[in-house]
Amino acid sequence: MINSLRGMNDILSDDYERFTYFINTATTIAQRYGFHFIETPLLEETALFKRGVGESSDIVGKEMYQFTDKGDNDVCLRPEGTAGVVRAFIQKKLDKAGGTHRFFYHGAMFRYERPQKGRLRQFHQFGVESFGVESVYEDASMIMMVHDILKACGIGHRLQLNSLGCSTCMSPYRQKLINFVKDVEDKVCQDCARRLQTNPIRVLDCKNTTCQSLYTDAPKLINNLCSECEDDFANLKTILDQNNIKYEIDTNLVRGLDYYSKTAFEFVSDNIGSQSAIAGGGRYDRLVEFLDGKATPAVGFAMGIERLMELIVMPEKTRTGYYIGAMDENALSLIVKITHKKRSTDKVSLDYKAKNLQKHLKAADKVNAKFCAIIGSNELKDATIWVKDLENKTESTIKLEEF
RNA sequence: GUGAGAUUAGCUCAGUUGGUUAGAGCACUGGUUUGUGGUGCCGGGGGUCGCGGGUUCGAAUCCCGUAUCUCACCCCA
Repeated sequence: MINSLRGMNDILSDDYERFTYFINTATTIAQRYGFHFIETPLLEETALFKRGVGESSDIVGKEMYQFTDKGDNDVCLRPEGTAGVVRAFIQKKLDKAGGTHRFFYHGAMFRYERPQKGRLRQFHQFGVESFGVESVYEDASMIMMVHDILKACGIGHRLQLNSLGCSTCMSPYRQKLINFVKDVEDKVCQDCARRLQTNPIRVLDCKNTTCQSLYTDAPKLINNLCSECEDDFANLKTILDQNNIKYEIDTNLVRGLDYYSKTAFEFVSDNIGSQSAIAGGGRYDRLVEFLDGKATPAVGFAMGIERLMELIVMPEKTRTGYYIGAMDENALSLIVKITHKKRSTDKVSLDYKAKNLQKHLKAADKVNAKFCAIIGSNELKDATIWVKDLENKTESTIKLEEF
């Protein structure tokens, strides 16, 4: 027997219902915010992610499905969605066109990780990207959208917020931090020693408890923002307060993708185990330029659909459509014909065998039909059909042409 | 990538110190109450016990390997 590859799941039945329910809900809300759907390829040039997401990130550094195709191109399955959307944005010359462009997408992402609950090798994200808006109101609007989507799905959560600063405040801060960590360099973990060379900011994110205690007094980026970033962050908090969106400031929140600047946020759930991040995003004003486009401010987020599926509160199922059956073999060809006609407007389940009424009612109940319509020998004689409303328990026999 | 624990019917799980034809509930399916369901009664099908080796007269049970899942680390959605 051939099984699916490790960390790659099939989505069907109840899971599929949850999956599509989430996508439909999120799509509706994204459209209300003025976003348009974009589909980008699953396969892209490796350079896109190396340059876009950053080689120092784990995602690009060690988790990509990378290979050489038959045309000798260095390609990989996308590990995240933003880089591809930005590539498309630049390729369609929307950076030069100016104005604002807002997109949402959903689809499979691939990361070669060790699977566990809430962590798959092929997983699905729903994400949005907004280009051309510098205002922090757009950042707030992103957070509100995530908030709305989670609320619509009945998902409880906590919002963690930080500001990563811009290039103006970042480089002096980076130096400050490096100096601080250098003083304790011999005590930090191996990862941190490496991070000091590659991406010093990430040491703040270290889960090692000794490292954390060493960094208690480390300079915080949030206290070293330039005046513009400081104002933006203050404004963001005010906007969220005014809209009753609760948040926690997490000064150690550093997004795993290198392209983020200024606003960074993460929505977490306490109910799905250690893989607790259900949505994450922030501003990435420099990415378009990194990928050879015209400098364009941008902000976005992504949500992990599989993780959300565990938390979604599905609406109660209601009875819909018809179940049609025959109690007389001579009525079989007739019910096939009626079913075909009825299916132009309604969902219809059909039983191909003649059975007694009890069997049909049971079957109709099982497929959750609202109406059970039956033709037996009596109905066949009079050209009528017996219809029972399974919800209200009312029944009547009507003429076939009125059905 | 590191550590630990699981894997028996479609699902959830029993299986007693290794010992005859491996069980239950639910699900599926058939009959029945002679045309009224979601909550009757009686029956039936379905498992080479994850896979591959080994120990043994004999392995679901003990040992080794392997795959997958789960949990934690790590990382992140």
